[in-house]
Amino acid sequence: MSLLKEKILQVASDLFQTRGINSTGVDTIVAVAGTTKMTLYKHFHSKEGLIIEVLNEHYRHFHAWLSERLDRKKPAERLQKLFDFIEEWVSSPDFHGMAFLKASAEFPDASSPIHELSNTHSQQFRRYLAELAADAGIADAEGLALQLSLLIEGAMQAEQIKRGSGAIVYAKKAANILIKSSLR
Amino acid sequence: MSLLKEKILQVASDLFQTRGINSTGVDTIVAVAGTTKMTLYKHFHSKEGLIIEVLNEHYRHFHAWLSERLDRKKPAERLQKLFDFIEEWVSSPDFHGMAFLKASAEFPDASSPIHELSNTHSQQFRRYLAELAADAGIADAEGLALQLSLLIEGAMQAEQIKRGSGAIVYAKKAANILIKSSLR
DNA sequence: CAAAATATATACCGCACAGTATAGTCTACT
DNA sequence: AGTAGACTATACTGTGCGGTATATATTTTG
Repeated sequence: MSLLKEKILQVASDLFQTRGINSTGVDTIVAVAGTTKMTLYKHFHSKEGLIIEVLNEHYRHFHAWLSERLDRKKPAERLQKLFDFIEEWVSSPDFHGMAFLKASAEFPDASSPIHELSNTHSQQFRRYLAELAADAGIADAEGLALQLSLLIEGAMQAEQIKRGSGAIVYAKKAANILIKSSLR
Repeated sequence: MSLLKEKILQVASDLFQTRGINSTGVDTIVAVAGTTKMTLYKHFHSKEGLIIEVLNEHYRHFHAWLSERLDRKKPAERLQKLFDFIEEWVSSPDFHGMAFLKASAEFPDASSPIHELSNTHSQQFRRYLAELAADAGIADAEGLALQLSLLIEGAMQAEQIKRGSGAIVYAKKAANILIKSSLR
């Protein structure tokens, strides 16, 4: 991947997170990235295409970051450690909300490619949680995964509305109760 | 309140929910409402002022709808019935996500008046849940309220990304476990 | 009836938007 | 040396945006 393309992706990701997607024009993106619109449109066929690549990159990065850490734990412990890493993720000063959650709010039309991609990422995350739950020996892995995803996405939303809300700590406590309840 | 002002508020609320706030122009609003921009700007000093009134109206309506139903129940039962009404609320065909959650995604800057209002509504909702929990005799009412708010807001988000996701059913089950665990 | 408030119609301003056209520059490889 | 590919500079198109100016019509109220 071209250096400039990576730079554009990274700048666009930053601006989308801090100013919103619809509120960020391509002129701003190329100005901050130190390039021109001609170059941007050689790498991306449209702004929508750029948004989709940014969202994919964001989710890929999140999933790689998380699974890399959890893979080092024993399968039975992964569900327990999950919320520690989520807490670490949302506590980063660079955290400005989960990209696919915010994108679905900015593109509410269900037939929009961007909204569809949000749904895809949401399902991928849930499926990953279900794998973790299954590895931990949970019978209703899908059910618990859905409940944990509600807690995590709710906490991410809360932290996006107000930094330092402390929502993750309570989400973790709730998750532990739900996990314990699923085990017996 | 003027009939036309109410009409503008209702039309703007609809369009904001279905197309997004930033993607909805004032020209569209007045065209659908069957009036003109001059009239709109007599009732609202700016688009931002209109957005704020729409958000306030939306939260006011939600809270009135919910508390009206819960007030008819005995205090000790209210927490149990809460998720039944939330389920009814999000299952309405008119449901397109919780307004203050989506607004915070479209206006990510924490110093934006709209983002601040989102935070206010989020706190108001949490405080209301804490009252319900206290009425039900929960010791750590604030803690449980925060956890329940994560489940509810997570489920609303899930239902906004994909209608008919069934997230609320699982949120309800999780809530019952958390409530039971808080009581003992 | 007269005055005052309220709503309309229409045209306009300046700006930002996504996207394109044209022409020129730089670098790298053969 | 020469050519191809990547990048830049700049100007442009057309559309939609938030918001205003002006002037007229309709309704309400004293």
